[in-house]
Amino acid sequence: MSEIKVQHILTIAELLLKGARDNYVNITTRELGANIGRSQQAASKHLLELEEKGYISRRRSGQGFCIRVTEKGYREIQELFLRLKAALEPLPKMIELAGVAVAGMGEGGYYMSLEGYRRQFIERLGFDPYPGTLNIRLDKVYIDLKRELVMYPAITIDGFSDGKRTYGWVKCYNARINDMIDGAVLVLERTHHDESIMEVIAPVKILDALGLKYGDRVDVKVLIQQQQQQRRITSNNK
Amino acid sequence: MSEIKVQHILTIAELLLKGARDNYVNITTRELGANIGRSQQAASKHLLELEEKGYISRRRSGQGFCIRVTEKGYREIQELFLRLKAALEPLPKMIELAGVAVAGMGEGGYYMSLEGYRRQFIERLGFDPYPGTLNIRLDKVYIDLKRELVMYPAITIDGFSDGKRTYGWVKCYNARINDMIDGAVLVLERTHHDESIMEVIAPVKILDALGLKYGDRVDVKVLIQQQQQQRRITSNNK
DNA sequence: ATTACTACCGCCCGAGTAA
DNA sequence: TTTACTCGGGCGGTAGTAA
Repeated sequence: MSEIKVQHILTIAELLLKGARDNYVNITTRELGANIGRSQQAASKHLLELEEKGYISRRRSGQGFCIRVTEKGYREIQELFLRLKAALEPLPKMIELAGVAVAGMGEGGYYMSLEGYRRQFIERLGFDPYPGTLNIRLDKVYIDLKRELVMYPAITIDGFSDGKRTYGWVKCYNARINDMIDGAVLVLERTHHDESIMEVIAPVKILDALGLKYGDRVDVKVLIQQQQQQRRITSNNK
Repeated sequence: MSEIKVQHILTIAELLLKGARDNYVNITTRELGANIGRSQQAASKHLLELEEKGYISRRRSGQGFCIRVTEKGYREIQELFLRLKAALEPLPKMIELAGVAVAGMGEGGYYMSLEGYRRQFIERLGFDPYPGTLNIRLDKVYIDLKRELVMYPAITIDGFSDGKRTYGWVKCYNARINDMIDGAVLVLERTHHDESIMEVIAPVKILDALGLKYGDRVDVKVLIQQQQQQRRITSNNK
C-alpha cells in the first residue's frame, strides 16, 4: 500500500510535469498552488511535508527554491499511477520480461517447498513445483513492468504459521519461460531480494530442462488473467 | 480541472478494478474500506457522496448494494489518470487521430480570424492561418486520445477582451494533416462543440488544398513537443 | 517579489451503534 | 451479517502576516 498522502498526488504530479524528475526546477509555491487548485500556503505545506518524507529535495535559489522529485517520491507516485492504470486500462493479455539467470540465495526453494506452500501451489496453480526457484535478474527496462505486474490480479497463496514462525503470502502469475516451460512468477510478501530479481517456479528444474546455466538470458511471458467472472449483461465489442 | 475529490480517487479505482464499469458489482463497504486503507464508515461515506455527485449508481441487492461507476465518474477518474500519465510517462512524439471532415458552425473561422488571436497565431505558430477552421468528427476510438492530448504541453494563445466581450484562451498543437499540410489542432477554452469534434487550422484552406470535401476521411498527426528547456543544473538565474 | 508561520475552522475519518 | 447515523478529534485547508 502506498504511503503517500492522497492530497500530495497532484503536487508531485505537477512537479514532475515541470520536469522535476531529472533536474532541479524552479517553481514558486504560488504557481504550484494555482496549478493544483489550492492556496499558496497549502502548496508550501505540501512541499514541507514531502521534503520531510524524502519525496522531494530542495535547494535555495535566490528568493525561492529549486525542487527535484527524489527516486523515492517517484516510486510512490508511480505505484499509485499503476493502480489507476490497472483499474482504467483494459487488461493486457501478456507482459513479457527478460533478464539473465542468476544463482539465488538458496532460500527461495527451501521456503517454497514447505508443505504449507506446496499444498496450495498444487491446488491453485495445478502443478507440484520443483523444490527450487529460478532467480532472474531483470534488465533495467523491465523493472518498471514488474512493478506494474503486481497491480494485476494474481493467484494468491496464503501465508501460514508453523507455530515457530509465520510465512508471508505469495502472489503467483502464470507464465511461460523461453516459450517452452509453463510455470509461474512469484511475488513474495517478504523477500530479501532487490526488486530487479524475479523468482520463477515450474514443475521441473527450469535451467536443466532448457539446457541453460547461470548467466544465460531468460525470457518470461506472464499471462494476465481476466478477473471478475460476474455476469456480463452486455457483450461489449471494441 | 477535475471536480472529483482526491480522497475519492482510490475508491473509484477500487470499484473499477472490481469490474464496476461495465456491470453492477457486489462489494461491501467493509471490503471496500479495507482495500483503500480506510474504515468501513469512510467507505460508506465515500459511496454516499459519489452517488450524490452522480459518479456511481447503486441498486439494492439483498443486505448490501450492487454498484456501478457511471460514465461521468469514469470521465473524472480518467482525467486525473491522464494527468498523472502525462507527468509520469515519457512523452510520445506523436499522436495520430482520424475522422471525417464535417461542416462547422461557421463561427470557428470567424473567431480565429479576430486580430487578437491572429496576431498570436502568427507569432507563436509561425503562420498566418486561413480564416476558417476545419472541423473533424473523430472516430470514436480517437476521442479518448484527444482527451489525452490536452494533458500535454501546448502552445497557448491567450484570451483577450475587445471591451464588449472576452474571448477565451486557445491551446494549439502542431499537426500535419493527411501527411501533407502542416497546421495546428486547436483546443478552445470555450466551445459549443461536443468532444468528438476537433478543430484544425493551417495557412491554407485545408479541404481545397487536399482536394477533399465534407464527409471525406482526414488523418491528423499531432506532434508533441518536449516542454521544459529548463536544464538549470546551475542555479544562477536572473 | 519570495516562503512559511500562526490562528482558525471545516471536512474527513474512526468509534460506537442503530436499523 | 449489512449500511449509515452521530459525534468527537484531528488533519488539511485558507487568511493574515512576518521575514
